[in-house]
Amino acid sequence: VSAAIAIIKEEGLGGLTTRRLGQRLGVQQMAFYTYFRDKNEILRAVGLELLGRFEIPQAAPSDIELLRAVMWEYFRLLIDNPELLELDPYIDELAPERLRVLEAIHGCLHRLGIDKHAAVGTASNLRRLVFGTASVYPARRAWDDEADHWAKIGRELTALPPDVYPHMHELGRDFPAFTQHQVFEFGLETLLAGIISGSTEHPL
Amino acid sequence: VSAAIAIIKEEGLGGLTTRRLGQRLGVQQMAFYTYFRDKNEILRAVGLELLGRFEIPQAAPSDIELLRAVMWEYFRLLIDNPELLELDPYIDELAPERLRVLEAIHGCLHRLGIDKHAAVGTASNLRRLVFGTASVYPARRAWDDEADHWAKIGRELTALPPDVYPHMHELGRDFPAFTQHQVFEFGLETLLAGIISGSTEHPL
DNA sequence: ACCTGAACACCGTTCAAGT
DNA sequence: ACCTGAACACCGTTCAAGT
Repeated sequence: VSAAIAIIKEEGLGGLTTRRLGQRLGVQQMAFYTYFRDKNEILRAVGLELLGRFEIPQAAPSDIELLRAVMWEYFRLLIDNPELLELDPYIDELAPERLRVLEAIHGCLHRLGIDKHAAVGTASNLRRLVFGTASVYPARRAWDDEADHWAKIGRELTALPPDVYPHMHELGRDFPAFTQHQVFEFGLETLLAGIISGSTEHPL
Repeated sequence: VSAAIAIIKEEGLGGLTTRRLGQRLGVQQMAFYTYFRDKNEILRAVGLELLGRFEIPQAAPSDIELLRAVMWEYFRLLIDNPELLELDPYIDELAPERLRVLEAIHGCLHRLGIDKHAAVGTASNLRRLVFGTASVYPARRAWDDEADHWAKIGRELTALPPDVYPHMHELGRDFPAFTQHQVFEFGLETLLAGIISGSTEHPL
């Protein structure tokens, strides 16, 4: 599994093949079929290992700050291990590696006085926001690295025909810069604020 | 492209191969290389076609309801065409098929009096929530279909050892049922409520 | 049990050859 | 230009054979 992870880190998930893995371990590709039924089982084992590395924050000044810290760690885990996005479906819903995280999240929500209905809804959407953010992150990585990327996007938007895209054209002027962390912070804080304000079914 | 989509609908994205596509069109696989540089260009064309099918709602009683309708349509598009999740990265950031959607969203936000900074943050996170929800949806599909699925999950949670997972164990009793649409509604409304309440940087 | 070697049915892509 | 056929370098997996 650690050899598989090493390959994934070097060449991505697509670079992980049984032949490549055997080559790394000085063995023929067929040797793995003694330990894993098929390649999917290898992928599941890798997914479990990566999710198991989630270091759940144990203490914080308040439950809302603890919940915030947990979600930031989840975000970081998926950014650092983007393969986990694709491997997550292989992981059982009740696997300990997953339950640990859910236990921490629902612990915070319970102590915050959130009822079960709102807790399930909130936990589900916090996860979806993290997954959605992580899934678009690879394409946005450059936005953080290149200092003038946002200015460039702004110029491209301003260059759009104002009669077809009036709002996108206008948006390009003084296009507000965001790091990907700031975007996530914006969404996370909005969802967390929804908890506190006591929204359940229809916040509006 | 329509033949490619037909194959994807029948057998998923993995079933789309140049040989399979050629077979369907009565032609050899190499024929495509006259029109597309490689398979990625076929995938991009498919992605553009699917995103282009986004029927953007044009009218609603209010701008917030129009925005809500647009996001629901986006959600539906991704649920009905889960391939789009994987194809989206192939689509250019400034492709007309994408700009149409952004123009509609930012139009609503502008008319709602949201400043540019909050508008970009909100639009980004609405998209991330839709993508995150759609990406976990395939694994959750059964939850909507099987009437007793939530009860079963509840029983499995209650069966967990209370000393290890106290909150998950407790959560299993009277486990609140959600359809996937209700989960999305919960998250969408929380983000929309964040707009109205005027949260920008730190809603908390 | 653990590992190998050959083979099979697939891929995307290159290349030379046709019309 | 448009399309073909053969070939290449890859896949995951099966199967029979070894220790």
